[in-house]
Amino acid sequence: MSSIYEERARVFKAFCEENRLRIIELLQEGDQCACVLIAKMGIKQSALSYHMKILVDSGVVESNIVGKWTHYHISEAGSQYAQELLRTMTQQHVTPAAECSCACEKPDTQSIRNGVKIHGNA
Amino acid sequence: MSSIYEERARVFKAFCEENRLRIIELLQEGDQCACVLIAKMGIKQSALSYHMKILVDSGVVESNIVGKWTHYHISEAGSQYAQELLRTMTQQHVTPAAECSCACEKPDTQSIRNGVKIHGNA
DNA sequence: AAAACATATTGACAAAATTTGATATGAGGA
DNA sequence: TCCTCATATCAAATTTTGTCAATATGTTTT
Repeated sequence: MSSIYEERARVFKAFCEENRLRIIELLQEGDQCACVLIAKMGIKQSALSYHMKILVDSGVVESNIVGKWTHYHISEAGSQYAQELLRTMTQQHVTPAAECSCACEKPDTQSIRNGVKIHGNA
Repeated sequence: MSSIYEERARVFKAFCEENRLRIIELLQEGDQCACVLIAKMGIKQSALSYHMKILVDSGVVESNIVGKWTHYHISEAGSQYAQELLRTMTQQHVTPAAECSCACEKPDTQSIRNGVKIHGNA
């Protein structure tokens, strides 16, 4: 059993490593087979295989085996799922930006607010 | 100097670790100060500080210091930037899905195409 | 100024991710 | 069937991340 956080992390693991970002960029040009990706990336065959597994597990890339070759391409559905997930994960659940109602403020709310805006960078 | 891939990876590092996903979820409820996050997360102070640094570096979270407290909130601009980045990164640069024009197909294209669809899962 | 407090930083360690070389698997061609 | 080729998997080495305890920094309170 995997937590919801584990599942979400799996999606974004695709985008948090440089080699995988380069692979995704290559796939933007269309379907590519493993042998071409190895050549373009300049990495070992087993390393590519490792990264492709992570990419496919994320849902962002799909593979299809044609004879002895494996072809990879960006999954339209997987990409849109990731985009939607990112949107909902960063969406505020409250109006603009509620102030922190934390305990640390309670002891002496006065001094904290003394002419100092809670939000904003100044 | 950091590569474009390094910069992009930095953004999505925010979303590829479970603790950070939980922190982001907590921030969806609005501004939170570090002391509250420590309590809710059940992690050590230095661990929280470590994760918050990564989150702030990603641009997805902003911090503001109010006296001795540090407050964190989701950055509207940072989130939208991440969403936009994700969208452009997964966008096909070619019509639907071009077939691989790789060298490995060239030797004997015939046999590969023999009644087998290149794309599609069957 | 001294004490108390919140957070950041550091160094040591543990755990997870990545790379590499070797080998296994599975498919096509001889 | 045997050989060759493409990719996957494995085990070991290496690198990167994440955690913890201790300490530093900077702020408020007294």
